[in-house]
Order: sequence, then structure tokens, then C-alpha cells
Amino acid sequence: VASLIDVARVAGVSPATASRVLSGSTHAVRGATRERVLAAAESLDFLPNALARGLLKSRVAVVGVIVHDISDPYFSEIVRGVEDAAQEHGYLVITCSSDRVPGKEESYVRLLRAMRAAALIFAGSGIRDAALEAALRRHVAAMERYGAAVVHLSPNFRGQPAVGFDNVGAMASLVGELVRLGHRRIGYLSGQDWLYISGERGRGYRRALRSAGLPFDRRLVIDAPLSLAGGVDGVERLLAVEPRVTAIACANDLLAIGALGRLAELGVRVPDDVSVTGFDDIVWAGRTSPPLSTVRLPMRELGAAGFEHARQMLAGGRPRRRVLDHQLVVRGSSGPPPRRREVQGGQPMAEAELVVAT
Amino acid sequence: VASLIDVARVAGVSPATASRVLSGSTHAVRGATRERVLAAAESLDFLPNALARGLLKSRVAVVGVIVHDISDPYFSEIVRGVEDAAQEHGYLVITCSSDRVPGKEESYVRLLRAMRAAALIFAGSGIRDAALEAALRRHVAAMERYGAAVVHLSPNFRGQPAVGFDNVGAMASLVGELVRLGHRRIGYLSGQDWLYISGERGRGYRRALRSAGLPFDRRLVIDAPLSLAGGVDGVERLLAVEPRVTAIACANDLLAIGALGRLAELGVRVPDDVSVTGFDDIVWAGRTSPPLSTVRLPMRELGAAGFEHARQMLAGGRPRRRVLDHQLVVRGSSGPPPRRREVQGGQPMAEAELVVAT
DNA sequence: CTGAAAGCGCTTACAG
DNA sequence: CTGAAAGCGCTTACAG
Repeated sequence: VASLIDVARVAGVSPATASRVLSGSTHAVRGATRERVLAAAESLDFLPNALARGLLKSRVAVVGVIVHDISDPYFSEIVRGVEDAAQEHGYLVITCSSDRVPGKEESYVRLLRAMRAAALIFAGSGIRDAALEAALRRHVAAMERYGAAVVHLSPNFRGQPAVGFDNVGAMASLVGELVRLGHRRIGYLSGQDWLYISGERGRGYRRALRSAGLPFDRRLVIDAPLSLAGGVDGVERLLAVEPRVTAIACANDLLAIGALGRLAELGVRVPDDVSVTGFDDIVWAGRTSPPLSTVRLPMRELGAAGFEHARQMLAGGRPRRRVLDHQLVVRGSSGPPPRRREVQGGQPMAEAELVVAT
Repeated sequence: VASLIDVARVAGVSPATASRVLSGSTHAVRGATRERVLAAAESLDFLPNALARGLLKSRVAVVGVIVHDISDPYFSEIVRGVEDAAQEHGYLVITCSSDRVPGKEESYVRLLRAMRAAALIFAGSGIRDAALEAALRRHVAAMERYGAAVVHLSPNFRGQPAVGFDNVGAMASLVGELVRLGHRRIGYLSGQDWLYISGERGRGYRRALRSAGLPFDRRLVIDAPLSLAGGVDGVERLLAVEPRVTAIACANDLLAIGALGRLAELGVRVPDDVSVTGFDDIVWAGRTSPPLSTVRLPMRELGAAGFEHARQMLAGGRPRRRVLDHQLVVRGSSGPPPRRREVQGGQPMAEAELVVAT
């Protein structure tokens, strides 16, 4: 493989001159010399070694992104946004699926640090885990010492993210919409309680209830993981605890889609018997049966903005914190509560009646 | 940031000794010395610089994966498989969404080559483009020269992939299933004709027709891109050309799901009026309305096997070519053709009759 | 405008 | 078992 030395030799110049031509330096080089170097590089199919350059610069043009799972559409959308922005600037993107397991997250960050990645983006929510957070602080400090930019896109141990969403407000407006439709007993599938993001979205749910003067019933909040399986399981548990819910708000679309599937199996009609809402608006939310009412978060834009934030930091700037806009998307999975129940008011209802539509 | 030199100084040994302890060398080191080095590394929060090591080894523990689009579930599944296998061996994964644009693909491969990635995995189909293929040959040759492993997971200019699927056979059996159900006029949304994969799957479609003694009608093959939008648009064009189709086979699930959406809007009932089949079995295929009949490809396993193949090559082995098993998944989107049409046989049918179910 | 030289942080024959 | 030294492939003050 040709090195800069080879190019210099073929062009009949010193490596220093060859470097100045090939690395985009501003140092002046005579036109004819420049041509000779370019021709030599071309003929040798020379490509500068990014490792050598990175060693010198103490960091390499790579951005690591920590996600929960790259096959989760929420995260693949974000990564796509990072990728697009990164590519424009010649950066490569490393994806790390932590599965929200502290050990995996730490191990990925360690590898990224060893690689001297120029930027580290935490796309997913922070995990409440003292040992992990201590390790993360250490790694992040070390990375910042060698000049890396570290950016969070979700709430975490450092607080609010550099670029993010108004999770509280968005969830509050979505649940508020259910209240407006007439729902009074609204269940909530909340996501793992040791995720910072669950705290935020749960706060939105409670805020909406409070604004409507509705009581908060702890039993209606089910701590189900943010996944399809979590939705399947969570909706089951919720109905077992309180079959009279007329609406189920979910902390993300995956939970809601899982719930939708299980409700269909149980013969519970959506939205006739129960309304269901998601959060995120992944592309598949519009194609479920019925289509999911949710909140649209511009995930791709988030990823791009996250990279941009990092890039500005690398350029020595102090970019401002940003909160990207969300949008309510009302589709077919939400509607007014069933009449019969309104008539019954707060009366307990036999479980059989809930699945009357079977 | 602490370097090996710092560790050596603190431990009171030479950098050579510190290296031997910290890099997992087999070179013998006295127990007490080893302890001192380990303690020093620990106290300095030392992490070896992967760039320096990579420079020495002429490649770095990173695997680049070229995909069409990381937000396409087919590819995010594959990447997840690569990631899981890679993580076990301390490799990091770089994802590159080429959008099937030759210039982007070339540019990503160039960056990966500059980075001295130890492995390059082409997850998506090859693109028929002379200029791209020439550039790719050049880059791949250079990468192999510095010791990288290059692996394809889909048909391409080099022929069949190192690890892949039996696309022809799988599509033939799926279309064969439609024939078995009684369909005689089967449309086909084929994917871009300049993708090697489209050629393979299209061959499967033709093989099934041939086996059944059915004529191949070029007009029933619609060259629609492998995406949701392609399905929306493709099904529209197909019905315009030949409203009498009783089944529509699609080159992937995205096409089929797009088609399903458009058919619902048109009031065409699936499968009562028209059967629809996909290919890949992405996780969402089971949640459409109706659920999609398709072929299940173990994408995650493909990614893992692809990494494993590369790893064996890096270890100096000559791993065997592999074809992973697929599986027919018959769900609700396919069924017998409508009665009325069987009665009418080959009679032309007014377009209005097709959408009679509106 | 050009080049010699030092150095980024490691690893590994080689000598002892 | 340990260490001095060379070298991977670049870039950049520094001198001219």
C-alpha cells in the first residue's frame, strides 16, 4: 500500500511538501509542484492513512453513537440523521447497541475512547446506575481531555440533553387530548423506571391528569419495558389490575403497537372499547390497525442536530442547547370512551364486559 | 491523557514491559512486575490508543458495513447481527447508508479504506454501474493488500456472496404457493433492475411461472424501487396495466407493505380481491393489515455469519461459502383468487370490476 | 516555496 | 525476564 513517502519519492519532492498538497493544508505550494504530487498520488492510488493522522491529531474523524438497539426504528432514524450530517463533513459513524445494559454501554464507550473518536453521542436515555454513571463520568472526562465532543440527545445523569425534545410537554398534550375526548380512567405503560426518559414522559402523563383535575392512580401505571414485548405484556397486566380503563397511553410507539396486537387477540376493539396512544411516530405507527395516534418526534433531525452540535464544539464553539419541535398526530387508535361506560360512570365493571366485543 | 510511557514511568519499568503486560502479549513478565504495571495503568485510568496500535498493525479493529439505509429494517437487523458478533471480539461497527447511490457508496468505501478498517461487509445488493464497480475493485484490492477481509452478503459484481440466501429458490417457492392457491395472473413488483438482487428474485418469479406452465408476461413486471413508496406507486402502475391480476408478488416486504396501503385506499380487499406477498419478513410484516405472507430470511444471523466469515479470513482461514436457510411464512395477505374471476377465466374484465369491493 | 527533523503512542525483533 | 531502539505514516514548527 502506497504511503506518503512513496508519493513524495515519485513526485520528486519531500514528504512535507507532499503532505501539504494532499492534506488540504493552506501552506503555499508552487503550482507545478502541486501538480506533480497530485499526479503521483493518483498514479499510486494513494489514500492517506487516517490512523496516522488521527494519532497526530489525537483524535480521528469518527463519531460514536450509543443507542439502545439499532434495529429499533426510533434509534435507526436518529442514526440515519447523524450519518447524513457526518458524511457531509467526512466523518464516519460507529453504532453501538447497548440494549440498555450498563456493562455493554460502558464497554462500548471504552472502545470508542480507545479509538479516540472525535465525538460521542448518547442517543438513548441515561440509565440510573451508580456504577455505570461513575464509569461514564471517567470516560467522558478522558475523552474531553483529548479533545472529543460529547453530546446527549436524551435526559441523563448530567441532566437535560444538549439537543432533545420536550418529553414532558409532549406527553402532557397527548394525554390531555385523551382527557378532552372524555377519558377519565387512563392507564399508562411507562417504560423501565430506571431510565431517565421514563421519568420525563411519566411526568407528562401526571401533569395532564393534574391539569384535568383527575386523580393519579398508581395502579394504572405499569412499568413495562419500551418494546413490543413490553406492550404485549404490559397491557395484559394493566387490564388485570383495572379492566375499566378506557384509554391506554404508552411511553413509546413500540409499547403501543405491542399493546394493539395483544388487544386485538383479546377481542378488545380499538378505539371503540379502548383508546391507545404511542409516542415517537416511527414510520410503522401509521400502518398499524388501527393507525396509531401518537406524538411525532423528528428523530432524523435530532440525529443531524446532535452531530452539528458536536461539530461546533470541535470547532471550538459553544453551541446552544436546543429543543426540537414535536407534533400531535391523531389517527384511528384514539376516540371517545365507550358510551356504556360513561353511563355506568365509576361503577366497577366485570372483566367479561370489557371483552364483550370478541 | 495517560500514555504507555506514563504507565511505564509510574510502574518503574520500560515501555516495552508495560506494553507486554497491557497488550495481552504472551511474552513472559515477572508476576510482581506485572502487578506494578497493572496498578499503574489502573491509577492513571490508562486505555491504550487504538490508533497507535492500528498504525503498527496496519489495520484497526473496526468493521465497516455498507447498507442501503440503516433505517430500513432489513438492514438494521443485519447490522445488529454484525454488531453482536463484532462486540464479542472487541470490534466496532461503522454503518454506511449508501442509499444505493454509486457516489455515496464509493465515498464510504474510500473512508473505510483510509481508516484501515479490518473488515468491509457489503450488506446490500451490488449496483450495476461500471464506474462504481471499477472503483470498488480498486479499493477492495487495496484493502486486501493491507490485510482487510472483504465480505459480500448479497449478489454483486463478484458473483454470489460469501454468506447469503437462496433468493431464487425462496421467491420461486413463494410464487409457487400463489400458483398452488389457484392464481394464474400474478403481477410482480421487482425492485430496481440495476440491482443484482432484483435479478435474482425476478429469476425466482419466472422460475415459478415456468414450473407451473404459466406464460411470462413482461407487462406484469413493474420495476418499482424496493421501498414503501415504490410499493404505493408500483401497485398503481400494475393495476393500470393489468387490472385483472389476482395476486401481486413483491421483491421485498417494504414494497408489499406500500402496496397493501395503497390497495386499502383504493378499496381493493386483500386477499379477497388480490393476494399480496412480500419477502424478508421484517418484524413489521406480521403487523400489517392483513398480516403479510412472505419469506423469512434470518437477517440478524446473516450479519453475524458475515462478521464471522471476515474474522476467519483475518485469522488466515479460508471459510466456506454459506447459504442460510429461509422459511415460507403464510399469513393473511394471501388466499385463493376470487371465485368470480375463475368463472370468467381468461376473459378481460372491466377495471371497475376490480375495485367492485370499494 | 521547500525540506530536514521531531514526534504522535504504540509493538516487537534483538540483545543481554 | 527486561530494556533500548527502530519504525508504523503522517504533520508541522523551524530553518532556509
